[in-house]
Amino acid sequence: MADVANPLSIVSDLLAPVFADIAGRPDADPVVRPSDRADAQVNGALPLAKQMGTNPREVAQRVVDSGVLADVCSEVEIAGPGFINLTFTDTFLAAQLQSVALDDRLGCPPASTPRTVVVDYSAPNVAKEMHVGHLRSTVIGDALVRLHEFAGHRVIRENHIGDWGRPFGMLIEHLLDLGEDVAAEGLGQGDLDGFYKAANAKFNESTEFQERARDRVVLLQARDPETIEIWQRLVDMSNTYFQGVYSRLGVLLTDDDLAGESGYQPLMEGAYERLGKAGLLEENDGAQVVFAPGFTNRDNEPLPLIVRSSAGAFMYATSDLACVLDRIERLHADLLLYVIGAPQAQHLQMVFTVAEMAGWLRPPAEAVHIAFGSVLGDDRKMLRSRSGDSVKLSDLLDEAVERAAAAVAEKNPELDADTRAEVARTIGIGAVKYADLSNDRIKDYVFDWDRMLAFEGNTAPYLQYAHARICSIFRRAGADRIDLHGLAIVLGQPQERELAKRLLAYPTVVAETLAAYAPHKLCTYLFELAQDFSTFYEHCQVMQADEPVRSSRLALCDVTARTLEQGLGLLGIDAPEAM
RNA sequence: GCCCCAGUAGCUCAGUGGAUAGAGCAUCGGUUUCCUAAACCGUGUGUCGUAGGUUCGAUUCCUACCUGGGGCGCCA
Repeated sequence: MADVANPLSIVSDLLAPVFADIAGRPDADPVVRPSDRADAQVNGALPLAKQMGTNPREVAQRVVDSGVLADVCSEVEIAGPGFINLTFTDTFLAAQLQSVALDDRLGCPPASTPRTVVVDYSAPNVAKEMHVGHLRSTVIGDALVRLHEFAGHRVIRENHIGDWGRPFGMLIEHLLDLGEDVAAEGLGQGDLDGFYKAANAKFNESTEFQERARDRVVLLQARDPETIEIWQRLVDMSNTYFQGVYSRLGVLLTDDDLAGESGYQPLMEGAYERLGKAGLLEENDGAQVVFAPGFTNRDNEPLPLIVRSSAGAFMYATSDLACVLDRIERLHADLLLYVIGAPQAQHLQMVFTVAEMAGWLRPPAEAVHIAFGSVLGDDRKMLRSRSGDSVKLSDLLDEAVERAAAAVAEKNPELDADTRAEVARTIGIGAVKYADLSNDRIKDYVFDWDRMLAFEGNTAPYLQYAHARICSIFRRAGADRIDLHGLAIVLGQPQERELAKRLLAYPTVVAETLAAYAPHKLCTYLFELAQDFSTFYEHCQVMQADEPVRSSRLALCDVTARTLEQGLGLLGIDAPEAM
């Protein structure tokens, strides 16, 4: 899937037959890479010469002598032990960028083989507060959903909420004790932790309450209609709260995406039976387990995946296995993404392995754990509030918007109140999301208000500001954006060239971001793009320039703005036209 | 004890087997009759955790070790 516009891909395609000819085999890679010494460098002559036992510079010379780069390069130079440094012609870059400008997808090709992708993310617990752990899953999952949809895949969002299990006996009884109206008030206002803690405290203090709670769990599991009705109300109240948070966060999750634990209860018996038929079940200390090779416990003995406890209950592993079956057989998914914290790695690997052993999960279908690290405070420990509790996600978002509002009020007092409030929301929420997405997801990251909300450095506000500045130019020029798409591009100044090269790299970056499920790659790119634009903006006057440079620069601005907006959009971040 | 992840500039972080390892922040200095100065320009900054190995070439791949974090059967 070569990028249509990226000069590096084009050069690679041009050189591939030359390398194949010299090597005498079809798969010799030219190894074309970006270079800080030229526009690109070709490294493939070195390994090829090694294989052939000849001089790398001679191989490089043969590549250069082929002349296939004459149309696109103004300079082709052999350097060092056998590198080939390339300088593209301005007209080549300009022509490529002009074709990108006419493309709504900015050069990104749709996936050649669309897949059905299930993204499992967010997963808060009913009657429990959403906290920063849910932030990571929700924000990363949302970005992956948007990226895969953009690439042309069929995406199914699944919010695997915790709406089933032992705690629900006590939660239902507590709800009944409070009276539904009182409970609804507390839960509706988002005091989920208060509700849960009160129920838990009662459970620890009162044996009478414990008995009621246990009885209630039995009723719940028996699907007693009255109990189910109360349970459903509890779930609904929490969902209302979750949807409020999702709405403020600006993620795509809706009620339609709910796929709670409870939904998999009826499927577990079937999954369990099929494990038995596949001959995978073994009894171990009274429990039914599957031994997956390669997993050991602390005594270095085989570690079982317990699918039915000695008491006869199904486990979360059973639920996860039923879930794999459901996604593959009912939804016909061939890519299962689990956006779940890194500590779950072993559990998920065991589930995946067992699903493979059972023959449910097999190529081309694959399951991938999209693991992520923790959010840390400035003490480098898990982020906690002053009271030592986990930080409520809603409090976090409140503070983000408040801080952004203060900044906007200070920096641009001319904005009217409504616009200012909307801009503050966009900047505050964008800053929180970008701070999360811009770090390699597998690593922990330090949560720092001042840094994420700064208008300098690798932050959402800096990118949003760059976009807003461009939009300001269009307003001043009275330009209709659509008219800019076909304008001829001429590249004279070095800052224009750098910007053009950066813009042409966008499709490659999007592809790499998807391939590694790594949103931070796109973030890094967008930051570099914004920097290149700022440099261009300082050095190259747009409005005052004579034609055809003025039109060309307007077109450069237009493609830059569209790339920033689309790129941020793929991350779930809005780009205001003024701020 | 076993397994997983991380370790790169004072701080926060990028880095695709390629040449001299890069950004941002912070420091210091400069730029505004000019499209948003929320910006830009300049300025130093390194035992890429340690030691081996593979390779023409290793921050990148492999092995061992060190440090930090996490996980390791009937909760989810």
